[in-house]
Amino acid sequence: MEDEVDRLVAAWRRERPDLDVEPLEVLSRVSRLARHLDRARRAAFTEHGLEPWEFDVLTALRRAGAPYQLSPGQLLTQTLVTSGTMTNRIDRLAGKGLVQRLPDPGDRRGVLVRLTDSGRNRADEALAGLLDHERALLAELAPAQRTELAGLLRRLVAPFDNVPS
Amino acid sequence: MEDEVDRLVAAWRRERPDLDVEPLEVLSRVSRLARHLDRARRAAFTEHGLEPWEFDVLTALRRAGAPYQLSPGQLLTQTLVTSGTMTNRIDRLAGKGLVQRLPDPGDRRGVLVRLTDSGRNRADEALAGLLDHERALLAELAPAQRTELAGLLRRLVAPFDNVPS
DNA sequence: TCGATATATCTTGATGTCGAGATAAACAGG
DNA sequence: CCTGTTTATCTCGACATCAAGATATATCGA
Repeated sequence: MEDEVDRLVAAWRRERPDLDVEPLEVLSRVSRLARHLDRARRAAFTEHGLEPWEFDVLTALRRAGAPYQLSPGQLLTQTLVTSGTMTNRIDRLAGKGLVQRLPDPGDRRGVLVRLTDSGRNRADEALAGLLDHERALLAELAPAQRTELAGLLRRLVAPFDNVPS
Repeated sequence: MEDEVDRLVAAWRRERPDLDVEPLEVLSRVSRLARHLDRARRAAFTEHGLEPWEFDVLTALRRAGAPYQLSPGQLLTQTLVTSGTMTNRIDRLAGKGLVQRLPDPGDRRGVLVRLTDSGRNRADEALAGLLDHERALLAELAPAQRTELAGLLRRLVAPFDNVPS
């Protein structure tokens, strides 16, 4: 099946035959797929009354395990947003009663963000729903192909995740 | 090499051993990689004085071939943004002299957005720079693996690109 | 211990995006 | 032709994000 990137690459080869546009075959697909996924996720979350950014923060805390708390700094590295954004997110989640801010006993500059019971339940429900939707998207591929794909993607992401860029 | 998604998946398996989180191996990597790519692209474009959104619009017009013009609606489907966003983008690009709006001779509701010479040059320069950066990222993979990866991604994106969702 | 530097978080202002609705022209059926 | 519906674009207000800078605390070396 053809996709928009096939058309895009064909157009470049026609307009700029002098350029090697092969990188777009992979990277434009990654960007476009991510954009589609964002939309699909937004739709999947509306039934749980959550925004994607809320889900990202709540699940990061949920994954941390009891007592479900992380510093804003740890949340930054997991969600790839800036510190100003995270401050804002925590404010709003705290306003909705899904998390609370606690002083870090070991560092007076620091803060700990803790999931409330309500926040934890919302995260658990939304995660199950999201996984159902995502499994449906991936049904396109055989299990071995999903593993293959995950492995190739890991090699591209790892350099970003392992240098403190 | 391990990445952040390996840690994320391991955490879920510990916290929610009842759930099948395999979809995240692929889809979380796609989202995170896209986010890293956005940042890398922003950096690559600063040397050409372009924002990523400007690049997206200018190159869509450039790819269209002479006379380098498309309707706002065609630009929407290529860039995956809303109509309000596109109006705004065209306004700003026109203000910088990179595109111009022309009435569509065949449909008086419509508009054609045309690349100026200046806009065309900027698009061409930035594209070459971007491809260099992207080739470096993909050097991680052997040529056959890049092809493999592109093919697997196509199968996931194609359903989105081929239904008018 | 002191001073310089690094770290953690928050504040602020600018900006880009979205969603919903407005406008205007095209089209289809009777 | 009308009339209702669809299509193409634009307007507007709300909102999330970012970048840069501010503040407070921690840490390290002399």
